[in-house]
Amino acid sequence: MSKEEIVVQLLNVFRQYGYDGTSLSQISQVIGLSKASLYHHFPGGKEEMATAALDYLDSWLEANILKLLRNSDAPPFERLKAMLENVELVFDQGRKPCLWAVLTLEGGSDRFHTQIKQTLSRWIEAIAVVLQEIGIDAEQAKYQSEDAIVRIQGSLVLARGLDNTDLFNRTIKELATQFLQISCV
Amino acid sequence: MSKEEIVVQLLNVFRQYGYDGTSLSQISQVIGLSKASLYHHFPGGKEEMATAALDYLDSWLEANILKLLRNSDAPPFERLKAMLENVELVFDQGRKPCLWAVLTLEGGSDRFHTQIKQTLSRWIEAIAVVLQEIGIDAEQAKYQSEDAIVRIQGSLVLARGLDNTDLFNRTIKELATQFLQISCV
DNA sequence: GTCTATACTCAGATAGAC
DNA sequence: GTCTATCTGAGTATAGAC
Repeated sequence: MSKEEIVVQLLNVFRQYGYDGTSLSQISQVIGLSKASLYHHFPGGKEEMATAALDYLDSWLEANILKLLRNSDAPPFERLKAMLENVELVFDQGRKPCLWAVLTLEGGSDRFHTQIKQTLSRWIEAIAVVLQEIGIDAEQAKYQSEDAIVRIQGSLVLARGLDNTDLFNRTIKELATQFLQISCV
Repeated sequence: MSKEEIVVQLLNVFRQYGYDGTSLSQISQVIGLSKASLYHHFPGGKEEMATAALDYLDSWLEANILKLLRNSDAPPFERLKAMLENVELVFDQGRKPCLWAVLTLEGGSDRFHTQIKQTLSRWIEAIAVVLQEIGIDAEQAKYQSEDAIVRIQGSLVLARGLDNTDLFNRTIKELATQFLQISCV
């Protein structure tokens, strides 16, 4: 199993059970390596494992979201739509929670807080830039961008709380519709 | 300190640090009682403490939200507005997270899952009923009700993730505006 | 790089005096 | 009802062989 595959597994475990809720024994089982082997790959222990998952998500965001949004070859609406498609994928149609949300809500210490804050901000900012291209003024673009992330996050919370992935999928569709309407003004 | 005051403290600790992230020593410090004394009040241990917090929230929802929504003396919009005011209060203007969301996202076991699901469902249903009174058809009322909770939950996640309570407060205001528009059709 | 074995700390939980 | 003292297990982490 490659390092990247290991990190993907870490991501999946942490976002399902949270940081405190995930034990090294559990990780050891999922990955199929002894605890000692895990420490070979991640000398910093559990904290480094979670950081690796967050770093992986950062690069995922860059490659699968931010890059698309900045691609000025495609029209703004198409870029936003492409983003939503990748959002659907990464959250497995609402079946898998968001690591950022999970770690944020746990947030006893602010071990991961700074990084998550930056990442979320970059995402929001990138959407806002696209909305401005459509012709929305800066403040409104910021608000609408934040609102989109709010709805994604909220629907992921409820998808889990209500065992209802429809709600997530409907939210994504509504966002697409909303972006389309904005684009046609 | 009365039993109710203790439970309120439990609620606040659990929603700040999560279930797994909260230790009995920590609880002991916050409440000002030894661990043994805590077991006197909650023989079922930590799990019973969290259940007590959830039960308290259930009764809070009944008294401060559902009761208002059902009060047919007031016009529908006023009831929805009153709900939003209490939502602002209970989440301390976005400074305090939602215990339902925290426990849901942690959700290793489904110890609390069933109860949370029921509670959230009751809330959504109660809003939907009010929206139907306004004249919205059943399906749309359900969707719009879910959307309101989605936005509340999402803005609470981001309020924490971005250290930005403005976002929560703006969301509440937007919901009020939206309810008002619906009421005036 | 992977393992077994082990150290050490802190978690949740109990016993029993007052 | 509250405490001090203690138990037991699980948690993170390390040592050292292969």
